[in-house]
Amino acid sequence: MSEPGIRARNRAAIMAAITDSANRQLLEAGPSELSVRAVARELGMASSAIYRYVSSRDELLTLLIVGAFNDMAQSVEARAERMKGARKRWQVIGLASRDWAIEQPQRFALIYGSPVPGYAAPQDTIGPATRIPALLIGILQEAHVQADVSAFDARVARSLRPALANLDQWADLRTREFNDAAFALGVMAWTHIIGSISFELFGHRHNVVGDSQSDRRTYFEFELNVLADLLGIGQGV
Amino acid sequence: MSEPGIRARNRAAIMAAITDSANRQLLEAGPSELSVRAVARELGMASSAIYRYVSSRDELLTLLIVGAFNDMAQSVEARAERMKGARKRWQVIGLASRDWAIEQPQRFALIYGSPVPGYAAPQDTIGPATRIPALLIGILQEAHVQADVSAFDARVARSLRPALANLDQWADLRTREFNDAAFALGVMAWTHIIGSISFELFGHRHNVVGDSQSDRRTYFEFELNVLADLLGIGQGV
DNA sequence: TGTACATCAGTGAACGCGCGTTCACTGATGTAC
DNA sequence: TGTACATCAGTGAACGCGCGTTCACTGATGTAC
Repeated sequence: MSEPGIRARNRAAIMAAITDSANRQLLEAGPSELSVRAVARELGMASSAIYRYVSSRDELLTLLIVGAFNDMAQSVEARAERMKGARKRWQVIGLASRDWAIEQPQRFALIYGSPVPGYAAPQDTIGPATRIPALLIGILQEAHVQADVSAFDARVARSLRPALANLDQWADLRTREFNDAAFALGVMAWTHIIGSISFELFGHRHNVVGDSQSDRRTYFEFELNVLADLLGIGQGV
Repeated sequence: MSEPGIRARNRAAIMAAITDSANRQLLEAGPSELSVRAVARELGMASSAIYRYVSSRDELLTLLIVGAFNDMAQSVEARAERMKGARKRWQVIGLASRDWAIEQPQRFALIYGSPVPGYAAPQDTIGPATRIPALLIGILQEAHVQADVSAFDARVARSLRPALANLDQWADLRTREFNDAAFALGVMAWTHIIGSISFELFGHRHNVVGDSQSDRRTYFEFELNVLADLLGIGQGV
C-alpha cells in the first residue's frame, strides 16, 4: 500500500468533476431529470465513459445525496464547534443550516425536498443524515435540559421509541442528562428548522415575511429564539 | 345564457378526466416528468387532442397545483367548520391537513415539496394557498390571543410587514383581537404543521418516530398540543 | 533496466425508447335564419 | 321544420429532440519477473 498513484489521483479528480457537474446541473433541472449524458457533455467525455466511474444514474444520485448531507453537516459543525454555551450553539446550528441551504438550494432540496420518485435511498444515507441532529442532542446534554411539557406523556414517549432506543448510537452519552420530554421537543425543534428553511426556499414566505435577506433572517432568528425558550436552553433573550 | 349544453358538460367531464389522470400519474413520476402524452394514452386519445383542453404542459401543472390547494383547503374547512372552540378547531385543522396529505401524498408534494424547476407559479395560486392560513387567523381572532413572547420585538414585527399589511384581506377582521406577537407565533405554527407533515411524508421520521400510523399520529398530536400551548389557545391539556 | 502482459480509461456507434408541440384534415355538434 | 354555415373535438403523421445503457474497440498506464 503506497500512496495513491497517478491513476488513483486522476480517478478521484474525475470523480469529483462528475459530482460537481451533476450538482451544478441540479440548479436548473431537478433531481429526477439529472442526466448522465449532460454530465458527460460538460466534461467533454463520451457518455459511456461515465460508466467507468459510476454504475448507474441511481448510484450517481446516491453519491450526490450522501455528499449533500455530509457537506451540510460539515459546514454546520465547523461553525458550531467554536461556539461556547448551549444557547449560542443552538442559534449557530440553526443559522449555519440555513446559510448552507441558501447557498446551495438545489442540494438542500435534494435531501429535504420531495423524494425522487422511483429512487429508494440506500442505507448509506442514514449516518450522514444524523450528524446535525447529533449536535442538537449534544446541546440537550450540555444544557441538562429537563423539560416539563404538559402535552408530553407516556404515549408520546412510546411513539419515539425508535429514537430513544438508539440515542447512544447518535451521540455517546455515558449518562443521559436530559429527559424524554426534552428529547421530544428537540425532535420538534429540528423539524421546525428544516421546515422553516423549506418554507423560505420553496417560496411560501412570499407575501408573509419581507423579501429582503435581512427580514428573512430576522424572522428565522425569532423562530430559533422561540424554540430555544421552549426547550429551556440558556436564558430567555 | 341557458344551462350548460351537452358540449359544455362533456368538456367539463373530459377536463376532469385529464386532471384526474395527471394527478394519478404524479403518484409514480413526480411533477417534472408529468407527461401530456401519457395522459392522452390513458384517456385513449391522440396526444394532440389534449391541446384542445389545455394550452401547454405548464398550464396543466398550474391546474393541478391550484386544484390541490383548493382540494386540501376544502377538506380541512369541512372538518373544521363544525368544531366548537378555538383549541379543538386548531387541533382539527392540523389533523385534517395531515390526513389529506397522507391520502394524497403526491398532491401534497406538488404544493409543499420542492418547486418544479423551470416552472413559475402564476398569481392564480395565491388565493387558494391562503385558505387554510385564513382559518388559523380566525382562531387567533376567536381566542383573542395576546401573546407575550420575549423573542418578539419591533424588528420581528417589521419583518412580517407584508403579512400584517394584508391581514384584513385574508380574513375579514373588523377589529383585530390578537396582537402582532400572536401573529408571529401563528406563522410559526403553520410553518410547523407543514414542516412536520413533510418530514413524515418525505421519510425523515424513519428511525425516530415509530412506523405505525398510531405512533405517527401520536407524535403529531403532541406537536399540535405544544404549539397550542405556546400560542395560548385554550387550556393546557 | 527491459520486456511481456494485464488492467484500465475512454471512444463512438447503436439499441429502443419517450417527449412536447404543430399542422392540415375529417366529422360531428350546434346556431341563425 | 329545414337548410346553410360556423364552430368545435378529435385524428394521425411529422418535427426535432434527449435519454440510459451496452458493446466491441483502441491506446495508454501500470505490474511482475
